[in-house]
Amino acid sequence: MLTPRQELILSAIIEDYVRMAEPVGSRALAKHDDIQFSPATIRNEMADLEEMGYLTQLHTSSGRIPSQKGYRFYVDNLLQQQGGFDRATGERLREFFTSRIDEVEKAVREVTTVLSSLTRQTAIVLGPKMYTEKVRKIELVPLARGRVVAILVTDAGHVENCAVQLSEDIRVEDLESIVHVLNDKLVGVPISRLRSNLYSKLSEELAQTVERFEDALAVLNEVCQVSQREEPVYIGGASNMLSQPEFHDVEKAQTILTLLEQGQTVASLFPTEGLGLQVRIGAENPIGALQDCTVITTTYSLHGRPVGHIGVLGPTRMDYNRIMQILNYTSESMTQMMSRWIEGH
Amino acid sequence: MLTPRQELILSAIIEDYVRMAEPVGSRALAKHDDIQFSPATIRNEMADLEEMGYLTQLHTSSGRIPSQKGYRFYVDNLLQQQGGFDRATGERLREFFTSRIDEVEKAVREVTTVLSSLTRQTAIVLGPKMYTEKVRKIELVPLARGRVVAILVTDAGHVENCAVQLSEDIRVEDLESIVHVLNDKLVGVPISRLRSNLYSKLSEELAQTVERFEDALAVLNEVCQVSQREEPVYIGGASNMLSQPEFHDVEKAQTILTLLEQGQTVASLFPTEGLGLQVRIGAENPIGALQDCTVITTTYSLHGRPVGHIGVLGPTRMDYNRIMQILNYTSESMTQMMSRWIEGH
DNA sequence: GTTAGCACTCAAACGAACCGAGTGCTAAAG
DNA sequence: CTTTAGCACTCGGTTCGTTTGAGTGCTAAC
Repeated sequence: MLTPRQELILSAIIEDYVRMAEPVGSRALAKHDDIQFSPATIRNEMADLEEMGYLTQLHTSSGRIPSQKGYRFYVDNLLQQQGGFDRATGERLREFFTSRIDEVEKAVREVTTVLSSLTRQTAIVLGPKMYTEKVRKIELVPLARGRVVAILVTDAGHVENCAVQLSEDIRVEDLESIVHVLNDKLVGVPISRLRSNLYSKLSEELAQTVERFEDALAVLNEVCQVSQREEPVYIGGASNMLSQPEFHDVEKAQTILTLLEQGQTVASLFPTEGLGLQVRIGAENPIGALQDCTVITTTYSLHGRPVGHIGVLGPTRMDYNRIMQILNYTSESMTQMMSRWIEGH
Repeated sequence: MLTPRQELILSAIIEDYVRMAEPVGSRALAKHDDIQFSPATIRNEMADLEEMGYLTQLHTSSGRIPSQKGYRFYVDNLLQQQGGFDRATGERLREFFTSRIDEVEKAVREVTTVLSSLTRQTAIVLGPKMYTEKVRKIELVPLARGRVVAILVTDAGHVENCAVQLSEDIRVEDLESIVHVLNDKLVGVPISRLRSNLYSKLSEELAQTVERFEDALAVLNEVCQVSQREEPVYIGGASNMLSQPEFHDVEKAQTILTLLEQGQTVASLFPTEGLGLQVRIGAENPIGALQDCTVITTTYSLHGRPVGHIGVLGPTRMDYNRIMQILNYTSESMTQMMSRWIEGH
């Protein structure tokens, strides 16, 4: 639909604008190396591009800035994954992923720092969900007066725990028998099936076989609850927002920072389906407050299935190419890392 | 050193300034209910107070604002813990602490939300440290190829875990014997003594008695490491900063928000000794960037010993009385809560 | 010791003038 | 038919002087 020259100009405008954060005019564009036309020609093309909706003007005598549609076209058609990121960036990423991190949770937590400092935007990571993992072991540790800690370990080495209040007069042997039965029935079962049908079936069975069945039920109940915990949300570099000129308006900045404090809301930024890179520009986001923001997301996987999300949030004026590359690399590295630690069953 | 009238005026100025966030002049003060003097008199007193360093002026023809010294005097001498906080605040706090929260960690995490929304400032909580707790149980769960999850449970129901890499050919029986020995030696030992002398002593002993002593050492090592983990830092309502007029300057706001993203730095805000309420005004803070901020902190305890910190961070212009009361109440409630869950051995 | 009166100060708000980056249009050149 | 040079026009941002008003310090009277 666009002539090659128009595409060239649109590209140049976006790249300039991303760098300088200011409306770009025809003269500035004409100075670009790969643009050989006079300002007047460029003005004509820009007028056309604006008419088609790819550019906008803040006021009659200002330069043009890309519209949401402009960014979309750019991301979809003009971004031919040119080259990798710069040397230093690659260095930093490689260093992080080859450093001696030995735990999934730690890696997931710290990757936000790397991502946000590399992109100078806000990085968001949704911790791996246990959904596809299987029960490896259930443990009960008595504390005092019927107070017990229930611990659930998955085959991926994930540990969750919670407190359970049982009958005050419960004995150690009772606990042992409960643990025994639960492990017997549940080891190897995928977390995803813990709640649904299995729960009701198993609770019936317990009622018939186990002596202290009320307590056993309580434990089973808590274990199931704990296994359904929503995955943790990690956010890094939220303060980077403030260095973006678009958020020099404190009101806007506050709206977004407040939003980032609600884990629930943040989690909803990630698409529920589809894997691989996804870019949501401005109003494409599910959340109204993010009209002027872009969220780029991708997933990381275990055993071929996506188990977590990583993303970068920033103003629509962001370096799409670079950030997408960084996210791609990070996604792959995390996937590798996971599979290295959590080897097949 | 100050006449009663000067104290009255200083109090009034601070309270006005805290409410309105604008320099207060003599005429505005004269309208106060409990001030019966004419503006001229007040001007004279204000000039004296300024000379003594309790007030400052932004420019010759502006009203006065309290200096750091002024706030300090106010907090030390003029704040006679008048009445409790307002009804709604008490309501909210009571509701939170009587709600069915059943885990220390959850309570600690969520109290930041309540605190920050009540104070409209940034709330910081340092999770309970395990320092005084005792080892209740150590557990090893094998995953695959020598990869093992080590789990440490304390008598307070605290669970920490980490991954350990052992010899690939290790057998389940080896693990069992390691667990057995470790539990034998370590159950009942206070976390605080795990690292120091005990560690070296025990490692010698292990070397002599256990078969797979290298692996046993690895486990012991990790367990000790994990027990020394710095307590978690929870922050709530950092975005509240931005609604304070003193942080309408984006630069300042960013400095502080960036600072809040470094857990290490945040932890250093809390005094290492002394318990009970502590107020640090402006430059009294250890961190230079907090020149214009006040940090009010207190502790919460278990078995009479402080195990964690709670605090509120905001501009020096804050409602000292109210926030101190809220922190006091919160501190007491958390202490009660802890002792209710974690009953004496 | 307290207060009324008054001259003085100074930040903030207002507005006119100016500047300049940038546009759209027209007409000439290729 | 496309490209470009020229030119009038637009409009946000800056500068600079003026005005306004809240607030002070000082002095003299109560």
